[in-house]
Amino acid sequence: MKPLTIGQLAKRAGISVETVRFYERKGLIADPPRSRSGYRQYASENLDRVRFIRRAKEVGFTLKEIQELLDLRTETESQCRSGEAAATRAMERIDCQVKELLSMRTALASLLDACRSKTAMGECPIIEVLEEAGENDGDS
Amino acid sequence: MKPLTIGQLAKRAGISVETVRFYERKGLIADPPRSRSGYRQYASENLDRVRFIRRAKEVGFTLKEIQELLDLRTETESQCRSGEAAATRAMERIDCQVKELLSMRTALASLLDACRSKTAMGECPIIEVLEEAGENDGDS
DNA sequence: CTTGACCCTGTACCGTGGTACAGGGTTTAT
DNA sequence: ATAAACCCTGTACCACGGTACAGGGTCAAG
Repeated sequence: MKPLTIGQLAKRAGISVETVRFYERKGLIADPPRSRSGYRQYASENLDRVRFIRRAKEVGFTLKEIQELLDLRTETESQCRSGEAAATRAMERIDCQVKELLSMRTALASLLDACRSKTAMGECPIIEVLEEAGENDGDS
Repeated sequence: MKPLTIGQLAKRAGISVETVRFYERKGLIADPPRSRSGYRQYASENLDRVRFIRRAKEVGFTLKEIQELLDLRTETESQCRSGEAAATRAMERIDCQVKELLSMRTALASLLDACRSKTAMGECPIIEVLEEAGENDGDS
């Protein structure tokens, strides 16, 4: 139960020392007590909190959303609806990004297809297509 | 055939004046000739080039990759293989991002599922799961 | 008692793709 | 001739999530 140094905390949580201090600056973790010499002293709650952050990040929450989730943790009342709302937002964001990426993917696939099925020598179809696609764009 | 001002170019290409200057700074478009009073004077090649950039961006190329594609355009030799390689890289990047997002999505979906199917009062399952998932992480 | 590994603060910087002034000069239309 | 609408340069700033010093102090081992 002896307190952890920042290096030990970082290692056990799987992030870097710099990142721990970054989270502290951002208010995601509280300023811990210090030793006489000014070293940060972390208890296991802090470790839990940092791991919470890491896992939430892996699942796709932004730091802002994680901040909200952490705030909810202490409120104890109707957290579920708010947590659900945050998760729903995160999922919508992800769906939106996926959709965009997939439409890019489709466009790229057809470029590659043109490239591979070309027999005649000449310009690269990829470049040609990007050059010539609908000139009618930002016109007034 | 009279030269376009930066504002006209931007409008016809569908981007902002600031962005045109930004592309110039980044070397994506050349410094154009100037009028006696210092105004940029663009010919239609420049318009083509800016549209090329815009379309390539829509398809998911980064500005760096677009730079490469633009360089290829003038090389005239074996561009196709390089263009194909760039497109392939872009597609791999996209696939990788999609894969990551989908795995986040899956994780989020199961959190939401837990949240909705809970009957007993208690902590929010979302928060609980993030708190307790595999404590064995960055340990040495 | 010194060396190396750790810790501290503060600040600047990275990449990505721009946006937003400030503080001017010019062109166009009325 | 004057005002709106445009152009110029240069610089700073935005979000995002950190990373990288510089220039110190501290602690444990040998």
